[in-house]
Parts: sequence; structure tokens; C-alpha cells
Amino acid sequence: MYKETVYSAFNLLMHYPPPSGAGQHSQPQPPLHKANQPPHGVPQLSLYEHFNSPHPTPAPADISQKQVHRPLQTPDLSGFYSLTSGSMGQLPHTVSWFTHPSLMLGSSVPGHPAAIPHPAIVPPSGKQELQSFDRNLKTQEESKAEKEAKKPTIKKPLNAFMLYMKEMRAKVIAECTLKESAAINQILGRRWHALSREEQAKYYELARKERQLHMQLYPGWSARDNYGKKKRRSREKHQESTTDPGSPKKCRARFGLNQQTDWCGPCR
DNA sequence: AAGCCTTTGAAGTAG
DNA sequence: CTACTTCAAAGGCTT
Repeated sequence: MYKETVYSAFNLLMHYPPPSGAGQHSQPQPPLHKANQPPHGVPQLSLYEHFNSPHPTPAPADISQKQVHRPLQTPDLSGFYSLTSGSMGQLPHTVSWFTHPSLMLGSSVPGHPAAIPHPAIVPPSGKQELQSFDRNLKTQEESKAEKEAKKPTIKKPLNAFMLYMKEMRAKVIAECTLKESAAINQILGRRWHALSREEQAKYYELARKERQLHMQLYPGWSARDNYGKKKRRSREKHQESTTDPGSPKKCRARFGLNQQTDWCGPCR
């Protein structure tokens, strides 16, 4: 029963036409993640449409509106990618952002624009009034910040490598008896490069569908929405490592090597 | 408790 | 247009 569901879901997933050029071995080849870009002007059936057919629900114009005024009309896709496990050979667990806790959107009230005083509004003169104005301004800013913090964050869809990591992490942990993610990710990075183009293509394709579904569900969303929200280490710390080879990606960038094909000595 | 580490890829920003 | 930056996941470690 379960397996049947798995394979039927897989068939749905694999119903998409493969991107032109994907999985072919003509030389030279562009990087897969570039080659997999869908051609412009070629509408492709999305997972969303697949599951809504023959009664498609038009994608809402505004995410907050959808959350509050209309419950998500999409059929229960939770665990969709766990269902597609068969497709990937063995996706042992959920890999979709769709089922990620961070995306389990609550019933947040859409934030009204905070009452920000117009720049032309000048605080009344006089020390006491000025202090009072400052306090009000601060309170407004604080409440605005609180509202921002309470807003459910829509995360970025996972890219091909992230999907691969999610699938393979448990395997690597079991094999290497490691738990530290930094070390595991290094191993996974090397294994990713060792994959054949066909194997990688599966993940690029899955990632493309993730992005497509994400766009369908959150039409107004942009990666910009989450930009700068995480506190990062200071710029100085980044720059002080000029003598350090750093990650292979950074190292390749530094020495002008091909990011997709070249291995830099110090990072191997 | 918050951020770092570490990876790749997508998408943003800055010049 | 190019180069650089940030964020997705993960969990132990550090501050």
C-alpha cells in the first residue's frame, strides 16, 4: 500500500519533461545547475498544478492574505518528498521545504504598516516633549520589530546540494559515526563532486521543482525577504583569512578556477 | 542563547 | 556585467 503510493507519487514527479541537455554527455558541458535552467516562455506543469488538477486553485496574490483569509488550498502534500523516496532510489525521509517546521505557517495576522512618523513631522520643541517623542518613537519601533519577529519566516527553497545533504546525512552519520555537521558537510561536498552527472541531475531537477512549487505557493516571496536577517560574523573576520585557503569554493574563486570542475590543491 | 563551522547553489547587492 | 555576500540544513562547539 505504502509502496504503491510512493511509486504513484514518483510517477507524478517524474512526469516532467527532463530539461534539455540534462543527462547528456556531449563535451564540453555547462554546469548542471546552469544547464537545468528551464527555457523562457515554456510553461511547465508544476507539482501544485498536478495535485490540484482538475480543480486548480489559483495561486493567491498575497501570502499573508492566503494565510489569514483562506486556508491553504493545496492538498496535503506533507511528506510529499518522502513519498517520492522511490524516485531518488532512497530518500529515507522528508526533504521538502514544504514540510519543514519553519514553513508550517501559523495563523499570523498580516502586519499593518507601522505608524512611522513622516519625516516632515518635526518633534515639538522643548526638552520634555522631545524626550516624550523619543519614547513614543522607540515604542513604535519596538512594537514594529516585535511584529516583524512574530511573522512566520518563509525559508528559501532548498537547492540541489541541500536536498542531497538531507538525503545522505543520516547515511554518512551512520558510516562515519560522526555527528558534527561541519565535518559531515565536508564529506558530503566531496561525495557530491564524485556523483555522476545523471545522479546530480536528479537533485537539480528536484530542486527546480522545489523552486517552482515555492513560487506557486508564495508568488510575492523573494529571497530578499530573508536577506540580512541572520546575524553574521563581522566582515573583518571574513577578510582576515586571506592566507587561509578557506573552502574549496572560495579557494577556486581566489585562484580563478572553474567552480564546477576544478579542484584546488590546498582544499582537496 | 546566539552564532560559528562547513558544504553547494540560488539569488541578492554593490560597484 | 562581474564579483562578492547571504541564506538555505544540520548539530556539536564556542562565546
